[in-house]
Amino acid sequence: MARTQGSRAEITGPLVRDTARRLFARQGYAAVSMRQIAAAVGVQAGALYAYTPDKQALLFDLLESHMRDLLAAWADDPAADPLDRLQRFVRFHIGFSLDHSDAVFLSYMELRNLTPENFARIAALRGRYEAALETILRDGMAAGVMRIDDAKLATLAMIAMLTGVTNWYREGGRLDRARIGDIYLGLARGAVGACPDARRAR
Amino acid sequence: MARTQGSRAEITGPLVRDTARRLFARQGYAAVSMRQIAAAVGVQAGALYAYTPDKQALLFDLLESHMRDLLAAWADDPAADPLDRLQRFVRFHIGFSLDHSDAVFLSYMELRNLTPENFARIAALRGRYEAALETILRDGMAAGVMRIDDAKLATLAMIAMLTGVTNWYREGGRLDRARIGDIYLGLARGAVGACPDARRAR
DNA sequence: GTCTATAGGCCGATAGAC
DNA sequence: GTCTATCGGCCTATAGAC
Repeated sequence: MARTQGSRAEITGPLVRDTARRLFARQGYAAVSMRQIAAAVGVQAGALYAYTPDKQALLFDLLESHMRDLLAAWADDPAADPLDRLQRFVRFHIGFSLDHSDAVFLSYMELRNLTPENFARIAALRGRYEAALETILRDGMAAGVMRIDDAKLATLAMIAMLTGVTNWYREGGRLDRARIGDIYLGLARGAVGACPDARRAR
Repeated sequence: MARTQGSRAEITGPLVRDTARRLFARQGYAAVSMRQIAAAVGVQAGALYAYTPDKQALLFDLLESHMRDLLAAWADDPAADPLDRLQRFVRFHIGFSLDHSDAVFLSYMELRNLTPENFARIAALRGRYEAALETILRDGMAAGVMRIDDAKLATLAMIAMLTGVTNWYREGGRLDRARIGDIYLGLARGAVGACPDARRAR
């Protein structure tokens, strides 16, 4: 891992973030030392402080950029059929979560290690994402294609259900991603009262 | 917090566990020091080692006893209507999770801080609990009152959905526990294809 | 069972050379 | 931008007195 002296910010910068994300997700923020990150990157510990003012800022940057990436990646079409929008959301959320499982895990586990101000900023971003799904559900109710007791709870319940895929999914397992998407779409449709029967009948 | 010398194992033993559970859940296992636990209990750090051989064993004991309590608290009636059993499970799982939210949080967040052997033991206990729900779903399918693409995934999805309540529930919030149970029961029934329409038609 | 004291070690962060 | 060296501090766990 030793490296000769020299400037390689273009490489090291992203590498520090990628390494920190992976290690934080695997062992937890508090359990990972700056020395450990540095060793995995291939620099000495002091060099990390050229890329982050401190460890807390490194965690916050990882969480914030993840939430911004997530929000930027989701594009809804408010004019489309709510059931089609739900289908797109389910597939998107599962796919994005599996593609960024370390960041997803971090975003759930390490909120408690943020300062109150940093926590509030991440929570606000999460709220915007939840609102994206809640809008679909409310539009579906208004269109009469979904039956939901409480749109807010249904939103939280569905996101928890979908994100749970990251807890057990393993590449090369029994089911591929497309099949998993199909199965979860069936669960999601049923949960919001758009089960196959109701769908055929509309 | 200072305490005069003396033996009070009956008090201190449970207090160490309760304190460790609360602090681990709030800050994370790695972020909590033995000194911190000791201070909250009201003893010196060295005294903790009369109750646990080391910090890792303390974490494992908390997780294992939680899983055993959970399994012991759930009693199914295999002869009853699968939809009634599902209803009981949903209410039980939400209620137990909210009553033991620190332990539930620990059981999800700190598995990675267990040794491989300890992890395997907790995973086995969790598997037994998942099997309890999966049995209900399979019985429901066999009885023709549930329609499910994949019972294993439906089990994992539902547990994730129900456990998610612990992420946002606050005492004295907009909804009381009974109402939350009703709402989640509706979501759960729909997800397994036992939505109101199908139910009336059976 | 609890205390005090301490061993041996790793921590985050900074200073100054190159 | 990265290195080496280091400060001051906190860590887990143990030893021995009471």
